[in-house]
Amino acid sequence: MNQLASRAQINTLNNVHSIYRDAFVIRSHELLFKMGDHLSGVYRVNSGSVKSFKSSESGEEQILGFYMAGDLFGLDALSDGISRSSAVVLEASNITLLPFETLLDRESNIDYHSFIKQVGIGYNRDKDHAMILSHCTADRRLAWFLLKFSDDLSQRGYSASELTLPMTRRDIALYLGVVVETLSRVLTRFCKKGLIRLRGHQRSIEILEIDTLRRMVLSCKNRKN
Amino acid sequence: MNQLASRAQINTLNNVHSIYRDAFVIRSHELLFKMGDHLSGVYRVNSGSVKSFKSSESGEEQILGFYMAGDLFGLDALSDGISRSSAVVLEASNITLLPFETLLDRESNIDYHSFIKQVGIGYNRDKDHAMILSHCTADRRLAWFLLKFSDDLSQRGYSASELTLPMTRRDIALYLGVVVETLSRVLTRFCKKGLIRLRGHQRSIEILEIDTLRRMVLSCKNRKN
DNA sequence: CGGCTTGTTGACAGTGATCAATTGTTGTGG
DNA sequence: CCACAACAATTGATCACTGTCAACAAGCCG
Repeated sequence: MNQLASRAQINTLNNVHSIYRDAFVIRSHELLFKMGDHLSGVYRVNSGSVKSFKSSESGEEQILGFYMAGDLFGLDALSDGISRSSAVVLEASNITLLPFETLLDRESNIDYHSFIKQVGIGYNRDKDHAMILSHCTADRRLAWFLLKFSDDLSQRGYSASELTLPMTRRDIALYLGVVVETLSRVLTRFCKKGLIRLRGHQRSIEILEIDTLRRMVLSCKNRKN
Repeated sequence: MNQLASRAQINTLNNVHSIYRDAFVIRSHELLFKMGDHLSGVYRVNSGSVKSFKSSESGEEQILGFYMAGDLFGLDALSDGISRSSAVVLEASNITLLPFETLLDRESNIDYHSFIKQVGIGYNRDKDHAMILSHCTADRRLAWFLLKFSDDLSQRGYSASELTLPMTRRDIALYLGVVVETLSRVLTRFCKKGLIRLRGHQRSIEILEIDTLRRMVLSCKNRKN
């Protein structure tokens, strides 16, 4: 692909509402970059949310991660500049591009410590994701997801029990490695058990029994509960 | 945990055969570091192989990755110096420790480009791992594993069809998110189909039909084949 | 040789995928 | 503003894959 594809693309798209320096405001559902694109740097979410995914030639889509304020993404391209994944914004978002040259230039005044630290945080999150995917029941996967999202929100100063999901059921299902139908069933099951409450028939979920969810994730092989 | 835990530990253990600079030769099955340890840097495999894993309080073990010559590991600790995973060597191995100070010190003569690049490579590999874990059949998981291992070997100048696995069935199974029994069954199934051959009743596998394996990984939902 | 770990195989049950149908939600144009 | 279409989400019935439990074979090392 072309050099600076993503940057050039963004600049020419009509979805850019404001630009100053390397911060962009992107509208919902817009594609930031796609598999195979040559990225000119690493991205950071300032506000809003982004999903990262791969799609195989057979059309299957696989969600690799969701990113919120403060998160880095596009790290797939660190090795050779070419992204292995695509990224779209889930809601109106503010994104910053950190050019590779700046990251690698010793003369630049970038904070290596915090950059490396952020990379490490992303790394750990992905490992947790892999852990959950590898051998957990659908119930455990969803419990983990809800807790993770809750933690992410509370770390950013929002309520830990009132979740407003920016992504669709399908996105969550693909992220957790189950099909939508299964996810839907588990959600209603959680509702009936009183663990959560689906509010306003929409994408807002209230966590009622966070400790039970925690136990579900931690407990060894207690399928029941 | 203590500062420099892993380094100090290594120096005092009897499993160190030779030390010069930061390169260690470690015997098989020895623990390099464990969950919660404070690492003083990132590790690199010079020769041999290493596995990285987590164990939950319930005793379940989860294999996060295998590392061969040239690979970095211990990246879990990039964020705050504390490792989220344990690491053991699978065979006699030569390991280098790259201290954080060196990595972050601009005055040091370290090659940031290659370091960042290596981090990116590890990142991509983990993403592939997560992809396979999320919704693939056991057959596809094993096919992917065999291909990945084959690629790793051929990139290092070894035969792409003669695999000598340094890890147990259990390790592979936990890495792929299935139980040993399932892995065993798939292996014999692959044998009967003529895709692979188990040589010498041991941990050496010969790949006979690599293209069929490739198709298994790529193909959409062809469970049969 | 005998204990111990690793690996294989069988029978059965359970979880989740698939297929199909229905309802709810969003968004666009008349 | 409503109507219709497209999409998102839920629910049910069925079946296949894989986990579980159990037994057994095969290396490994004392």
